[in-house]
Amino acid sequence: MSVLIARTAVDKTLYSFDKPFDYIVPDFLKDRVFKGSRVIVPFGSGNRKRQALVTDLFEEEAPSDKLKFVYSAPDNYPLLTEELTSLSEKLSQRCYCTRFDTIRAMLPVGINYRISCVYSLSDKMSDHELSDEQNAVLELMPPVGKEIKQEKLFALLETDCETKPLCELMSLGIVNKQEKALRRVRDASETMIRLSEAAFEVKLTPRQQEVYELLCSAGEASEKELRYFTGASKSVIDTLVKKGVCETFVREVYRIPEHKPMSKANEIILTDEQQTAFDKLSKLFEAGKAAVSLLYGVTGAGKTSVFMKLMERAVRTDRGIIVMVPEIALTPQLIMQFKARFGQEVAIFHSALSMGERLDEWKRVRKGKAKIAVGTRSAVFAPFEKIGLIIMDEEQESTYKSEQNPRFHAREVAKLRCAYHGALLVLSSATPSVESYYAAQSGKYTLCTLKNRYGNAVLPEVEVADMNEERAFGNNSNFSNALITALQKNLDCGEQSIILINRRGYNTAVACKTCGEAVTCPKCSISLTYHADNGRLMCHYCGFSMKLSDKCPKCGCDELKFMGSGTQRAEETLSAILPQARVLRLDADSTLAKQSHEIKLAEFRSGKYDILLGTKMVAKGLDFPNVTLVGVLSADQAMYGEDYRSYERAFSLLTQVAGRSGRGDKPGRAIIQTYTPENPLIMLAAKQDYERFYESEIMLRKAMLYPPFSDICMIGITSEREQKCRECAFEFSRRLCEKLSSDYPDLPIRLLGPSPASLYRISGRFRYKIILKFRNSNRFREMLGGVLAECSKDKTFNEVSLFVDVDPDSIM
DNA sequence: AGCACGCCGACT
DNA sequence: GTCGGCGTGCTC
Repeated sequence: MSVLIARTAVDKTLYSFDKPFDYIVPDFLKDRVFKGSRVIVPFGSGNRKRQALVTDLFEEEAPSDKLKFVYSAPDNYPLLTEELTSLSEKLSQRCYCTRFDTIRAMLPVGINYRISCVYSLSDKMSDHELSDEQNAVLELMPPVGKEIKQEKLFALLETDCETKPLCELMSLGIVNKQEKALRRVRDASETMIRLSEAAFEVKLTPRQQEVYELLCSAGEASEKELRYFTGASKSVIDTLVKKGVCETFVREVYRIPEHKPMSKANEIILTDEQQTAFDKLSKLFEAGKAAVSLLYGVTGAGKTSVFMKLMERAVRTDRGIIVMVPEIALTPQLIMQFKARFGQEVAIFHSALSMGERLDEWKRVRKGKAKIAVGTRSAVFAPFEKIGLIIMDEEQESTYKSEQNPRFHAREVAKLRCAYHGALLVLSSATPSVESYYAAQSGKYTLCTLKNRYGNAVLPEVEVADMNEERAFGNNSNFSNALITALQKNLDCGEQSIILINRRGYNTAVACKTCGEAVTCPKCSISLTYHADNGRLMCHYCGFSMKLSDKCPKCGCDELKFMGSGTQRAEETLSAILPQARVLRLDADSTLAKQSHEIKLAEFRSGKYDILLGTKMVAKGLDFPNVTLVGVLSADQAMYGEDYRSYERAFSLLTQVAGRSGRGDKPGRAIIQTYTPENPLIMLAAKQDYERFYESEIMLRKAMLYPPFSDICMIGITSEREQKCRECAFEFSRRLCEKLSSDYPDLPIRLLGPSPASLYRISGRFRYKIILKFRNSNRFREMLGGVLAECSKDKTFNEVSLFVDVDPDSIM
């Protein structure tokens, strides 16, 4: 007698013991359990219930007597496709995380939480012989046509999951189960909950913990939803607010307008250059073989029109399309265009959607009701059965790299998916990553180039303002004379300007006038930033905050000075110089809710403001025809980061922000202020000369053996105990070298470190790093995975956490 | 991580 | 003689 075995990936395992776990599928679940299905299984000696995902299903004659039984299968369809199921395996090997970590990344957040289910009696008569237990369940059911909520039925059955007789009744079709429709009409505004900026360390009850975790993964949620998905009562949330763990705010209900009934989107007319690019891409698409293409075009060249047209071609097939954008909150116009053009075919993967809506959109894709998924990084996992085309807009953006648990790069995932489906991947950018451009140059990717701006627009004229000279002539403000004159002129003729402050945070550091010591965070090795909004000194890493006192905490002296220049400071200066200008300030870490950015930007577009002032978010993707001047207050900070991508990022930022200027009929200009005008990077950015920048950068990469000439990964070692952290970093490195020389002498590897992270301490944890340059291969992954598992098992590594970040966005 | 098993000291 | 400390080992 053979037995059906489900091989699963179990949730909440540790990396060191994550492996496939086999369970017997009981007969009553046989028609509900497939590859890709979610199941609930008993795990560990206490047989605690865990979620798991079935990665394999097979018959076995004589199974081991250790095997336990699958408890239940909560969904009536497999959540993941075959492709995604096997991708999760591959990805966990590449990201050095557990298999369920990658599976979780593929599922919408809401799916892990309570979904309101109802049961009802089927109206068709049944002539089945029923067991006593089954009849007992039927006794509890309401009459035909009425529903009973899951919680209520479970309470009556004195169970917390679907019992065997209930499952049997469902497979017989006598009882139906439905997920209650999530869509509800919502009020014009609603109470939202998010984590407090200053997260205190408070003991939480299990209920509170659940709410807390949901907030961690969802960012923010409406109170209704929070209760809906966690089952917590209002009082649980109230207590959390009281404890200072989270806070409430009011949000206007945001709705993506249903596909506008207004006139159909116009036909896309391509220029000759665009047409050539389109022809090339559509040929690749039609070939139906896995391919990557780099669509490289100057800012304002109309790359969007090209891939939009390509989508029109692709949507006529039966295969899905994925479009990724770096930051969806900044591209509402693009989303509208997609909706207008493709209507209900579009599903949006948007962090500002409610969890219910996100779940709905995900299901529309899963069930084949939408053929286009548009969204940020997570959209790369859109659960299509077949994929024909994946588009990544602004492919060099760092938002495509996940910085937490499955530390994947959406570009790499996209390549794997395209390889599986024989699909075309289009990477689009004005300043491609050096890796991608190299691949295009060497013929690995097909290169499509757009050299000219669309319509009458020409590239902006860029000037460099030498701030040393300004200082020498007695100008001590952050605005050069050239910039002030230009702003004034723009103001006079009713044109708009954008000013970029290339600086993290939006305020200033505080230091003591006597001892010169900057006020630092007690838990992190970083100076605190002054926020005028709440009069507090805050840490951007751990959320610590303290009231600004007038005494230096170190020496007690009572004179403190403010240093640096944040956006707020710049706004003050600006209104002093140009009092009549209407200035809109926009900060990346502004406390404003996401939606108000959109509203503010719409107001700017409509001419309600003259000047838009902000951090790097003002540089991205915005298209304002009336902007003819862009100023960069200080181009220097960004360039002198310590990792090998700093130059690339700085170049991209400067080019992008300059590209905001002169997108309409009027020509634009840009002024870049710097203390190092002789730096070649500044000159190349001023000329918008990507090719020459690339030439110099690629030589550097080659000489230093950085990507694309080598793969790179970072091993992070962190601990609250400084000594332990250091020791373990060296112990890890020792074991790595040992393993290499004994078992893997053939692997080409260069090891750098261990060395203290440049931010040595964050949230009370000390940090060390090891950098590896290597050639990625199965054998390498097996080696590193082995060392990682051994170390995390070992008790000398108690109180120490380890992680591996392949192709890190920045070196910590 | 949890949780059980197991082997030594302080208590009814 | 038993309750409970946390060291060690396993998770199908």
